[in-house]
Amino acid sequence: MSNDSTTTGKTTRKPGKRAVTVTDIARAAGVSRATVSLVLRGSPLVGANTRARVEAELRRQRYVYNRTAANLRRRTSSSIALVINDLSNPFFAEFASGVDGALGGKGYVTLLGSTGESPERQQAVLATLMEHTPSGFILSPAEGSDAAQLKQVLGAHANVLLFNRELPGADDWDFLALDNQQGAYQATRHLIERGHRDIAFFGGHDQSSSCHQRRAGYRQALDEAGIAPRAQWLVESAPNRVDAAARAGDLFAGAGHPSAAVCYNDSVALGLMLGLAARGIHPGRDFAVTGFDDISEAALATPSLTTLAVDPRERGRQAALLLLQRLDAPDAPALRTVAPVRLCVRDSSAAHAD
Amino acid sequence: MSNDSTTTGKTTRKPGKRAVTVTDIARAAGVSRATVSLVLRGSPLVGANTRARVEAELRRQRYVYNRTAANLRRRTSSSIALVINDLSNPFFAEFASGVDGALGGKGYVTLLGSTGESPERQQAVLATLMEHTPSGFILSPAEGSDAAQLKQVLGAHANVLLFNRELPGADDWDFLALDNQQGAYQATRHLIERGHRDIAFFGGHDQSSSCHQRRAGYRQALDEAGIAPRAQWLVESAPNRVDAAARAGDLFAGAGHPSAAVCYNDSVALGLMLGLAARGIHPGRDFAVTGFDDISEAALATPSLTTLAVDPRERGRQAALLLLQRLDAPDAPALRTVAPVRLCVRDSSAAHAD
DNA sequence: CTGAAAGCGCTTACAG
DNA sequence: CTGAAAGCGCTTACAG
Repeated sequence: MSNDSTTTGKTTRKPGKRAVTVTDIARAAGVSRATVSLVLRGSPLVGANTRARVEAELRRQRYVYNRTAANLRRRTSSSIALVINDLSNPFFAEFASGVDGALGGKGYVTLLGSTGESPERQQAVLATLMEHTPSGFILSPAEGSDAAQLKQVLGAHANVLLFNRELPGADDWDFLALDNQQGAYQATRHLIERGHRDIAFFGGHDQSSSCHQRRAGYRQALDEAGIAPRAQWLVESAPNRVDAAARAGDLFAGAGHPSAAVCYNDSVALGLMLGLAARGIHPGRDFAVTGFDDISEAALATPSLTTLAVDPRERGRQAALLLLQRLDAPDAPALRTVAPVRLCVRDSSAAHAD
Repeated sequence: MSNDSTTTGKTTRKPGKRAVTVTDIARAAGVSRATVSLVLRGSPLVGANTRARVEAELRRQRYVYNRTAANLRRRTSSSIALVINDLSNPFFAEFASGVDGALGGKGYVTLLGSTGESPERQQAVLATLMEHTPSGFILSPAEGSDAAQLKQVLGAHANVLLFNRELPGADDWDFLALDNQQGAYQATRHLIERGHRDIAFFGGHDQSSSCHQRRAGYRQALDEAGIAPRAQWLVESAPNRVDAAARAGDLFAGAGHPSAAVCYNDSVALGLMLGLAARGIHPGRDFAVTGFDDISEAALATPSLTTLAVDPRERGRQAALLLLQRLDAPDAPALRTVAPVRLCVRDSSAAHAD
């Protein structure tokens, strides 16, 4: 909360070159500062004549509006904090791009914070951002975030939109989720329609909410088709390519092999395909695979990966609009929005059951 | 410059719930606001006793420092604007992540702006950001940016670090470049060492500065090896996969075929590989290919792509530090920094000349 | 239609 | 070591 001078950057404006202010304009135009302010804010109270004189002076002196000063006086804010767990992940980068585009269009500026999946860094980043008095927060929480700690730093009353990750104890904040269950359901249905009945769910950590939901969608599709799930075909892995490749063998450990796998996400699916290839199994021909996310590699992989597109840029736009809506109605009940996902059928799921 | 109320978001703080201020703390602790301020700023002038009392009160009331107010009074700023031409490009997303990480560590907050490669949007975004009085700008200019226009909106005196793209007329601003020429030189040398002499330069638009520089590196390596460049083996394309794939045939239009190609970037290289495969030519076996950037697909592609890694996250860190350096020495001459790139040899360049 | 005055939340000489 | 006063650049009732 206090200003620790060892870690706080501060830059003094170049001395002698003070910015032009309303006072300068007022003096030069022969009016009061109040009148200049009214002109700036487009008030109809100012006479056309006076207005023209002031506007000419604003241009002449290249006046730049100091919105931070105005915000202070008006007790308003024109910024939104966007806090992202991993900006180097293209999914979140696209999301951020969508958020910023939408906010910019509404006159808000985006304060960026990246947490690198560290709850500690996240606390620090949020504390810093708070000092800049944003109107609200769009937060894709770092893994292992604690709702109580977040509320401690943000204040219980803050305008917060959570994205992507379920956060127990934070259900008084708005939440924008992907339809994980429906997505996995679609993928599983798709495989069933191709004749598969021995279908694994591969990858992810079950304690993560998204994995949990995707597994639920998978189970639902099996249920509907009257297929009994097999516990040994629920394989966990870290949500990345390397670990997924290493665990491909787990699918073939017991008696009876699956002929298809619904994967937790694209990275896992790509890893599984590598692992399959290493065992002489051709994904897309001998074995059907689906992913989740539609990362850019998905369409390029060999075979190209059937997956679920989540349109992260559009999600960003949506998140921005939801938060702005919240700002207009701070006391409305918390909103839970589930964004649809879209099945993209490609070659990796072309294998038929034999 | 003026506050156009139709496009400007403004959020009033929830009425009744005004934030705790130094005045509240001062009153409760029985000291003056000045003393509270001194405590906040860690001044040694305050007695241990008084300090403890004030600090207790700060905690009790959950005081949040209002840095924007402090910045106004001190005539300082603790924000840096980061303006990116295309945030959905993983290269720039990684860059942004590096910038934000480094700035955060130095107590600055990042104001994000994305321009979507539109010079018009760029002007608007910069104008908005200016109103928030950032200490400086890190700008990856949109294609077709005009230095004079940028100076108009930023003011000639602004602290600006340009990244990635040469901008004629802006050489009084700092510039962080990639070593395009050296990179292409390395790639070309690598192919020559594998026995190739018939090497094309494929893709990109020659008018872009990066393409120009990469071609220069390519030419330099040919020169040194005593190989005469052939005009028909300089093939232009849009810097993306689709157009590159479509133009693959151009390499084989004339008499005599190249056995290798140095590509403008990875997307182009991946496109070329697709185009080659479509003609029955196996990249990596029948034909050697190199890219530039080391995007995440590069290592995954079949064959994996030999390319030049530019480490965008580290470039971001570097850009942040360079800008902070500039803030400390506003009158130092403009700095031109060229960041090294690193050759990553993979399978796509394994083909030997026959 | 325009101006004088007060004030947003903070900091900084200046007294004491 | 602490406090009273002025002021950063803006806006907003309130007079006139």
